[in-house]
Amino acid sequence: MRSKKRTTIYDIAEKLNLNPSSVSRALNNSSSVNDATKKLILKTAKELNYTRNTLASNLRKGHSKTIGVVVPRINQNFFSNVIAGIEDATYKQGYNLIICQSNEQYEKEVQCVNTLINQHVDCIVISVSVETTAHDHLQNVLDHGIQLIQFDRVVDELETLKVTNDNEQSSFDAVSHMITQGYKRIALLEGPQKLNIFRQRKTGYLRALKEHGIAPIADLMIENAWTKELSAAATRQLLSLPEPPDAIFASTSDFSALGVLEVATIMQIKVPQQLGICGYANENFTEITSPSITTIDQFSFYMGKTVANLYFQEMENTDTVVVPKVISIKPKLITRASTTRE
Amino acid sequence: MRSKKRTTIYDIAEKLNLNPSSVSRALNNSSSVNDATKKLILKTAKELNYTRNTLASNLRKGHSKTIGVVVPRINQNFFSNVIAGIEDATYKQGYNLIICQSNEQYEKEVQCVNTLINQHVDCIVISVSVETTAHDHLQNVLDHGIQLIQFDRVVDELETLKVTNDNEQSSFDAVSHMITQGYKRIALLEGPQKLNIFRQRKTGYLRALKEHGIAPIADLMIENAWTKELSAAATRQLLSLPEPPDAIFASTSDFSALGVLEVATIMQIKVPQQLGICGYANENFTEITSPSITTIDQFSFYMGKTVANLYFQEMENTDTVVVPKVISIKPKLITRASTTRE
DNA sequence: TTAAATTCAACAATCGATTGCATTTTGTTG
DNA sequence: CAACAAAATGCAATCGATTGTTGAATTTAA
Repeated sequence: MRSKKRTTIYDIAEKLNLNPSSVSRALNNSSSVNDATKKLILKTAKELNYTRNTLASNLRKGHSKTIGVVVPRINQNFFSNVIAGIEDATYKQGYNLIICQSNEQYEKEVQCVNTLINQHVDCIVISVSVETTAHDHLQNVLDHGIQLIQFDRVVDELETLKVTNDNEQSSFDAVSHMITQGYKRIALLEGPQKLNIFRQRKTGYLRALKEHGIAPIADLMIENAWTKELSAAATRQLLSLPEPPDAIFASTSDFSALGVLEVATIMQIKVPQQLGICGYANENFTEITSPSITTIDQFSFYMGKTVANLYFQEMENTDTVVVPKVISIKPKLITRASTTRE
Repeated sequence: MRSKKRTTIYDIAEKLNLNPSSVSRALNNSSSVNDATKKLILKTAKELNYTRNTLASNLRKGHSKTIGVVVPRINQNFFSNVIAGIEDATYKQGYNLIICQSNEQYEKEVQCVNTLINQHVDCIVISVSVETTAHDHLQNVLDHGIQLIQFDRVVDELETLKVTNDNEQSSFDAVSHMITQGYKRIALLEGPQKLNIFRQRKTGYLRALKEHGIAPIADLMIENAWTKELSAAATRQLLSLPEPPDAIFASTSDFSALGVLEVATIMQIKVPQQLGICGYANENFTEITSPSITTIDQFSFYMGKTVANLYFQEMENTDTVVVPKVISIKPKLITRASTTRE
């Protein structure tokens, strides 16, 4: 299918024997064009089925009214909620969203970012991939004078606007809660420690143990258990220990927690009596497993809105100096059956 | 933060004492520019941190290499998977995606579509909202010579490219399966009949009953039970009937099926012995409820890829005549514990 | 009635990249 | 070394909308 020629302001101008500039002004509701002509132009525009060519307009105006978003995976609950939140806020301001997914690959992330730079987006919002350690590509965004906002998984070294969860605190809360419930040997399933969020969660875990006078045990901390399968394997390993844990904090995700639960069920270990389980992210299934799983809500939709609003707020700020601003959202522990023993 | 001036081909041309056209050609790897100069230009471009202004380029070229996607909700499993699929396929072709959500509202859907038309996207991919009955806004897309692809929830009257699920067949399969399992009084939870997908699912249900010589009973078909809550209410109503159903097909979604399961659990009705339950969409939680829920997989990611590839294929087609093409994907029944009685 | 002030529309440059055509440079051949 | 072909570069128009400036027409004030 070949697209037909679209009507432009020149077409309208020609038809009405006017200058394109007047048409443009009328369309932008400028006060320096006569009301009668304005009405006529608007009417003709409608007749000719005119729509503004945003490409041309943006080129002239020097901005694109577009925000680029890079996430590891679009179809992951947390991220799709954040995106929904961003969309909700930006839409009202007439902004568009270009969405890319890095698929957790550094190479693709770099490509995505570069494409967005080419597109001359006004702002790039990113949550980095697991593989990302270098950050030249992000520096590059800054070098192009494009606003950069990091969220959730952020590169600490880079001074940009950031919206994060207070992972350490929520992790601390979760572990403290488990201790209060009488669990004594709490294991930790860790995510890749490259990512700051997983480091923070570990810190929170350790702090909680320390504050309750419990010595951390190396054998109870398993690295890189960040998928359901890896967690299931880790759980088997943990439960076959001479002194197995009486609780497992799957700090990486609810999917991990699910893996733990499944193994426990198979091994006929009673949850929460013999084993407490806590996940992370408040996926909707955590409510309906049996037993339901204690987890942590990250307020993802709200997080998206916060990101967008941070941008708009920063926009209005005419100062040339960018003050790196970090907004930390405190996640909420949701206690459910999997850690509740009376 | 104010964005600094970005380097353009003019900057490069000036620095090298060349004409911008040569720079452009070099950057596009044209064969009509000397290899030495080309190398020099590329080197300088890198030095000056140049990136092409896609706005200008697209304006000149007359297309945007952008596809607009409008879905009811981004953060719904099915849709976010479709989007992921589209992204996966379009990315490889250097296309960008602009994502909008209609929030199931007709008004917002119209707005979204108009914004995308303004943006001069090359193609609009849409799954309409529940509220959508009129389709002037979609006709408008066509009138602007923009490719339009509908998926899943499509407006039948409009002759466009379409990628759909064979809802009738999958529904037929599901109900047939339940009949085979010995269920005799199968209730149907319907979605809003405005939407063709829900009408098709009802047709499939009726056809299955008919082919097995079962007369449909009006009391067992509940309209508009398309959320978890509405389905729970409908289930209570159904189960308090003098002759209650022995199975419920929640044709709208797995969330509906979940509502059914919860009510059954509360009422201490045994699933699948006393009541069979079948959902729709293969949400990840259906696997882990107890009992696990029989459902229908829609191959959402694959559907997204199909949509994108359909566009690219159509692109190459130079014919001016658009043959309305419909690709129907056959969903797959996934039988689980909730309908399996030996 | 005339000078001053408004109002409204036209003109032309601009945003940055692309591209058909013209011109210059380089290379080849007799 | 002239003559011509080929290669490389320059020129200028174009995509469509925006906007500062200029000038004509109209209105208001004096």
